[in-house]
Amino acid sequence: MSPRKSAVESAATRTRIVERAFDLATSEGLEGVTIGRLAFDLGMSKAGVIGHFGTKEALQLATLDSAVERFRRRVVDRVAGVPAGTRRLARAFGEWVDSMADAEGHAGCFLTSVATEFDGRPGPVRDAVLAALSSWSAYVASELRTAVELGELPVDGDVGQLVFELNGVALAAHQSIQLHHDPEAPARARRAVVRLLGVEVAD
Amino acid sequence: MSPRKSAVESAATRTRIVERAFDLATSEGLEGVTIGRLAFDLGMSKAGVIGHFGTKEALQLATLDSAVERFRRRVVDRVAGVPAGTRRLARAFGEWVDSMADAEGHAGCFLTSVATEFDGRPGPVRDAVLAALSSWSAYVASELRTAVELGELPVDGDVGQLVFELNGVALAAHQSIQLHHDPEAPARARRAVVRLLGVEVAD
DNA sequence: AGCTTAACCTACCGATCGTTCGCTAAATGC
DNA sequence: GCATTTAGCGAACGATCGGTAGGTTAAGCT
Repeated sequence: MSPRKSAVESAATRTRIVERAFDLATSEGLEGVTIGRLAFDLGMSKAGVIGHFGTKEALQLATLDSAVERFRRRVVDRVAGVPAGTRRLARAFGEWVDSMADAEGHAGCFLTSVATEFDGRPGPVRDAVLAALSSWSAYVASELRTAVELGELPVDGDVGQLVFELNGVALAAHQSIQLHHDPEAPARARRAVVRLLGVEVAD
Repeated sequence: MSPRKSAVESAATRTRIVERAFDLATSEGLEGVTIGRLAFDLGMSKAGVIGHFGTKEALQLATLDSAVERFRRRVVDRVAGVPAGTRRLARAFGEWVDSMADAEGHAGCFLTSVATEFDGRPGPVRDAVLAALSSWSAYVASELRTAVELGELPVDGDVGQLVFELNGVALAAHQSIQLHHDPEAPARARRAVVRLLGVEVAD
């Protein structure tokens, strides 16, 4: 039925698997993604699927990597041209929240969901999630310090506290969108970010 | 090995099952709770466990009910004596965050975790989670309106926006505690609530 | 052309999943 | 005291889990 594939097509198959796993995990959770389900959806055998990764955990880590990469491209890269500090940060959170509301490609939702799913299960997946979130927090903190240097934020402010509260806004947006399907969530999140950073956002 | 039980002891067994399921679900997720695991931990047979509920979904709903009841007792009931408005609300969020940080009985964490776990899976469990969170949001909104009437909050404020942001603070606390094990999380959450409600909390 | 590599298949493994069955025996109702 | 109810057990069910073995076939190198 299916002819053998060349090396480059093999990489394409691997990508297809990871992308399907990403979509499935967004609704079913990363642990809920099943080799058999992936195989069925992609029209291939379980062995063909798992052969690309070796173990399910490796597949989960690959899916996570893909999600982190998606997030980077969708959020961080998009605001690289915006002036550093509060403006860049406000735009970044705006992009993040927008990506959650999009039907496809809600990497923010994905990472947030997986973070909650694995927060109580030690192991490589949890470690990878932690690393990704820490990297994001470091990015936010870095921009905040730049904002302080630029005089956009008071020097006596607590950067860690702001990171905490900004993260809370994103989490609230995630829950409002995923659970309540509240169409006002992005606007609410934007308003909260504006209040925290003291900047108006011109999208 | 195990003698037969009377009707009241049967109810006690049911409670034991639900409590164990609650503990397991807090770390493994509600879907990750297994009849076999419950049976093993409680020293009984799988049939004996499932016999009290009929289906796993019914067990999940019972566990959820138990968690909601726990939350009510731990948070809402405890602040019933506090003057209504911002003071009661600040104390309520303080209790919630404290309950997350406690080793035992983190119902806040439980409901938050399950909300994320089932936000993409339609069904009775999702519906029950939604009802519980909606009930909590209604409580918060009600206290906020009382605060406006008392003159503690400006009349032109957006109650829905405040509910959104307060919820975000709790979610941030949950993630900081569960994932980062950050001991500063409760203090950060308290500070954020104070800033949102404009009240000092005297615990 | 010949050889190696590897992508993918079918078929199967042991384990575990939720659930059902028939049974025993204690508690309860009359 | 006798009949009914029911909590819980042991055993088994079909399905599915992640993973493996071995074979087939195409791609790529020499």
